[in-house]
Amino acid sequence: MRTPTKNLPADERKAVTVQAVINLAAEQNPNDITTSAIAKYMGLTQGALFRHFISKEAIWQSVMEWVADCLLTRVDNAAETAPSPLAALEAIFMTHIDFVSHHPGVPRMLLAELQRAGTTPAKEMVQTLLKRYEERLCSLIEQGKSCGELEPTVATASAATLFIGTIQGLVIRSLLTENPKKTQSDAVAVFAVYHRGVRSKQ
Amino acid sequence: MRTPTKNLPADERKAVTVQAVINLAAEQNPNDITTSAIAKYMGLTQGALFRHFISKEAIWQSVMEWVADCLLTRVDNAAETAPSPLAALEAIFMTHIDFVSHHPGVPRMLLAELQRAGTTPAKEMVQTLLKRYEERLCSLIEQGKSCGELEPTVATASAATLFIGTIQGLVIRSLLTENPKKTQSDAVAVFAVYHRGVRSKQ
DNA sequence: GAAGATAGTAATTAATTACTCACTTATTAA
DNA sequence: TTAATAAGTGAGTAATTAATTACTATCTTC
Repeated sequence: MRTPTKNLPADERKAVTVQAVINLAAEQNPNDITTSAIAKYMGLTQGALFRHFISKEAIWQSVMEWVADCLLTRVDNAAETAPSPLAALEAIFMTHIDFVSHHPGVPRMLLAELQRAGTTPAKEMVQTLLKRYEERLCSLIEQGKSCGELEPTVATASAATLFIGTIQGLVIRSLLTENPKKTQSDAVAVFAVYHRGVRSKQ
Repeated sequence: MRTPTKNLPADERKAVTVQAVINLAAEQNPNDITTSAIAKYMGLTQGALFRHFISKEAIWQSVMEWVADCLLTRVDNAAETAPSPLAALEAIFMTHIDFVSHHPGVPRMLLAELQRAGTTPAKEMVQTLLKRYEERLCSLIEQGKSCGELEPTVATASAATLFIGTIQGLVIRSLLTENPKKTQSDAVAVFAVYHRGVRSKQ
């Protein structure tokens, strides 16, 4: 539909497919995205998809790989350019919100995947993503404690959980409002409260 | 399966059905719960369900009504018995975590419903629930500010969003770990950080 | 420009699913 | 006891969906 280009090389077709799924997920329940819908969105027949992916599950796995790569790269970039651990946390927070604001389908895909029973390759990918994300957060929080920016009595793991939860809360809210601008201004105010919760007393 | 009782009066059959769905949702993707699975769980044939519910959507709506009633009642009870606004917030937090720990299917149903495209009766029910929940929180936060327990410069709406987000974060985490005990001990520590974020300086 | 490889088509298939309905069984009230 | 109402059965249906496959079109490279 959106990209009428045909006869794409396999790599590009895979990449286009991943984006198609994410775009579709922005507007409908990820569980209801059919292979026909994906193909139609790309201007292909349904069968063509299975030239590039062995199964629907394989498509989902590719989507999650893209999300994990993309998000962790952004997180690392944001952390690197920040002048202090606390500034890094804020930068990560904002870049995360920015990312999901521009790709509303992403959190929807993640949530849908986490709801799956048992373990799928895609779900394992999400779990790995969350684990790595948390590791980075914990590391920054420890650094912040060391340099006196963060309150040392605050439990590191809890602060990390709250950080992620704070984002989740904003995401869930955006599932309802579907207003990216509003979500981003909310984000600033909500992070301020989180900030108060973890910073050292001065 | 679990409740072999047959020929239940309509009201009871409806109530049992709602619980069946919530129990099933604890162990599988709510989107994948079929009417056959529900009937099998209750020891009925699939067709029997449609004696009591006009459609599957009507079942989901009933589930959400039960959840909304149950949760808001608990929230109100928790708030009433607490000696102060801040204590009320903590009591609500804990009763909420307790509730979803005992009914792991509930947050899964809620999340699944929020992901739906467009508006369904069940989704509207969830939105109403969240709105009412938030109203109660905002009211308590304002009261807390008035009595000097909470920091007056903290934005009320943001504090409420963070409160709900904090719970969401714990819930998402429990989707992965599936360990109710762990979730509840996490909850105490995470609330402590939230607490620091909103309380007045003393 | 021909040959081989790659990408896409279109029709089909088997499985699943929500829902229907004619009929049977159980419960209740007169 | 009997009649009427309510609850449940079980076989069926139409629609949807992921995956398969024989065939065709397009691109690349020697």
